[in-house]
Amino acid sequence: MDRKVATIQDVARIAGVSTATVSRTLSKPSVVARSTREAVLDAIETTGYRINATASNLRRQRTGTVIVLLPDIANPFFSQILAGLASVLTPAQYGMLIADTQSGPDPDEQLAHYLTSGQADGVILLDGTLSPRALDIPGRPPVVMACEWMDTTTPSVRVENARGAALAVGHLARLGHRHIGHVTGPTGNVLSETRLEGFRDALSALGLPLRDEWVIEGDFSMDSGAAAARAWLALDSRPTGLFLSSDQMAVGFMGELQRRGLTVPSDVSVVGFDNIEIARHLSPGLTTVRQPRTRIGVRAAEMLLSLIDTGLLEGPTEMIEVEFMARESSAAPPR
Amino acid sequence: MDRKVATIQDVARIAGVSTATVSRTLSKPSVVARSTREAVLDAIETTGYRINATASNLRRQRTGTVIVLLPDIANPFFSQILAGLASVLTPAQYGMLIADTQSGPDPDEQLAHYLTSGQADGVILLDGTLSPRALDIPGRPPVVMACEWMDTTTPSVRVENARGAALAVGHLARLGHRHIGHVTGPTGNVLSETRLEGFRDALSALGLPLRDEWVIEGDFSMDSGAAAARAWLALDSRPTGLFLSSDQMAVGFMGELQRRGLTVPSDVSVVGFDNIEIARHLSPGLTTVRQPRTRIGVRAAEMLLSLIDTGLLEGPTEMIEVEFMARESSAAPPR
DNA sequence: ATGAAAGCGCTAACAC
DNA sequence: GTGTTAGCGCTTTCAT
Repeated sequence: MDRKVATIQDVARIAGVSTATVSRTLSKPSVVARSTREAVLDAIETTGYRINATASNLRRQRTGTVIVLLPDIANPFFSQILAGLASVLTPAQYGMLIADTQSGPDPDEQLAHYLTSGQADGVILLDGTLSPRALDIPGRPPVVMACEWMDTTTPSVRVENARGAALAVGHLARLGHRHIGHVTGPTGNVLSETRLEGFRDALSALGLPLRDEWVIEGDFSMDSGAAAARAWLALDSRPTGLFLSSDQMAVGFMGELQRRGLTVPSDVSVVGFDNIEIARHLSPGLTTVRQPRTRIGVRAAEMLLSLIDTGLLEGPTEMIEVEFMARESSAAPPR
Repeated sequence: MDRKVATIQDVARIAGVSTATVSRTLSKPSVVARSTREAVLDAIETTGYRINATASNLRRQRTGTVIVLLPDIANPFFSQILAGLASVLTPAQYGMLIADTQSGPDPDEQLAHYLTSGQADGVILLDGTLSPRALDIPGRPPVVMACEWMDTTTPSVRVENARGAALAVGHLARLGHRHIGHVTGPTGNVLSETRLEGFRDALSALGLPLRDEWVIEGDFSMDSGAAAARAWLALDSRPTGLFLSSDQMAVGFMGELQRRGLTVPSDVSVVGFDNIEIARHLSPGLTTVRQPRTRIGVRAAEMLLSLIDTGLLEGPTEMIEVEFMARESSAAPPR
C-alpha cells in the first residue's frame, strides 16, 4: 500500500482537474459536470483519499469540535445523554470533546476557559450548578444546556421536572398516603430545586401536610439515599410515602432499609426519578418517573447544530415530557 | 472586548519579536532569553492570545485527537474507564473522540475506517469482539486495547479475568459449595471466554464436578441475568452457588429470584464480577470481583501517549490486578 | 463549469 | 537567541 496518505493534490493530478474541482466535487457535487465528477470520484477511489479535517477546519475557520461539559463522566446518568449527543454529532462530522467540570478547581472558570479558547464550535452544558454569569462572554460560541438553569434565555432542553414531582405525589396520594416526604438532590442544583418545588406545590394543591423534617437532603448518589434511609428511620413521625429526586438515591434507600429488615412497600412506599435501567430489575421494582435521556441528548445536539450553522433556533427552549412508571415499590400505606 | 481573536502575529507585533519567538516561548521556553520571554508573556496576557490548535496540528501533522471505540456508550461500565482516559488525555492536550461500534452496521469496518481516516493520532479499543485482522493496516496509528483479545501482540491493558473467576470459585468452594454454576458473557467476547475458562480450570483444580447445564449463557446485561434466573429455576439439579460474569447480570438474577419469592443467599449463593457501585447497596450486598476501571483507563491512555510520542513501550501488555469483595450474597449452601 | 492563486495560523529548518 | 521563510492541506473568491 501507499506509504503516504493521498492529498487533494494527488486526486487532482490523477483526475486531470484542479484541486478546486476536487474540493467542489466533495462539498457541492451539483455544480460540477457529471463527467468530471465521475473522474474525480474514480481518482478518490483509486488513491483512497480521505479529506484532511484539520486542514479543512483551518481554512474554514472552524474546529469541528463540540465541547460537552458535565459534572461527572463516571455517572451512568450522563452516559445515555452522551449516546444521544453522539448519534447526532458524529454523522454531522463533529467530534465531542468531553470535559469534567468537577475534576478541576473552579468549574465556572473551566467553562469560561472553554468558551474563550476557540477550541470548539459549540458547547453543551450538562452541569446545572454552573453560574449563568459565566456565559457573559462576548463572541463566545453557541451554548445549549441540556439541564435546567436559572437563566431562561440560553437555549436549552428541559425536562418536566416539576410535573414529574407532581406525578409522583399524585400517585402516592391516590394510593392513600397522607404523609409524604421527599429526598432532595444537591442544594444549588436546579434539578433538585425544581423537583422540590414541584413536590411542595403538588402537596399543597392536594391539601396534604408537609413538615420540614420530611424533606431530607440528598445529593443524587446511592450513598446519600442510604443516609436518607437512616434519617427517615430516626424520625419521630415517619412519612408513609417518599419521593426521591433520583433513582440512585432510591436504590440506596431501599437497600439500606432492606438490610435493616424493613420491607418496601409494606413499611414505606418509594418513588424515584429517572427510570435508570436497574429500576425494573430491583425487588420490588422501583416506581419512578421516566426521563428519556437519549432524546435529551439528541435534541440538545440538534439545537446546537442549528445554532452553529444558521445562528437561528425555532424556540429557545424545548421541553421533554416525562412519563410515570408504576411498579411494586409503592402501595397503599400501612394502616 | 476584541471582536476578533488574537493570533500569534498580534502577539509578535506587540512584543516586538517574530512569530517564531512567540512559538518558541510557548513550546520551548528555555531556549528564549528571559527578557524576551517576559515581553512575549506580557503580550499574550494583554491580547488574551490562545494558541489555535487546528493550525498547530496541521503544521505538526497530527490531529490532537484520540479515538475511543467502545461497544456501547450508554453502558455505565465504560464510563469509568472513560473518566480514567480523560484524566490523562485532557491534560496532555488530546481530545477524545468517542465512537460507538455497535451503532453502525459492521464494527470491523468502522474500526478500519477510523484507522485509515487519519482523523486520530491513536486509537483506544474497548470492544473485545472486534476482529484482530482489522488491525492489519500499514501505517495505521498506534492502538492500545483496554480489553482482552485473542491477539497478544497489540499493546493492551488487561485484567486478571481468569484469576478473578478462580477467586470466585474458590470462595464458593470454601463456603462448602460443591455444585457451582456459571452465567457467561456474550459468546465470542474474550472477557467471557477467559472468565469461563478460569471458572472451568478452577473447578477441575478443586476436583469439583461441572455439568454442561450449569453453564448458562448470558450477555452481561441485566435482562440476561433475569433470564438466567429462570433457566436456573428450570434445572432438575440446581447448583447451590453461581458465579456470574458481570454484576449487571447478578443484579438481574437476584432481582428475578427475589420477585419470585426466593432468597439469596439461603436458596442460592451469588458472586458477580466488576464491583459496580450498586453492588454494595443491594440487599443482600453482592459478593463480587473488583476491577479497577479508572485505573484501566489511566494506564491505557498512558500507554497510548507513550506510543504516540516515542513509538516505544516498556512492556506490550499491562496486567491489572483484581480484588475479591466478599459480601452477603454468598454463604454456606442450604443443607 | 473549471482553474489559478491566496491564504487560514502555526512551526521548524535554516540562517545569522 | 532570534528572525526569515516555506509550507501543512484545504477552500474559496475571482477570473475565464
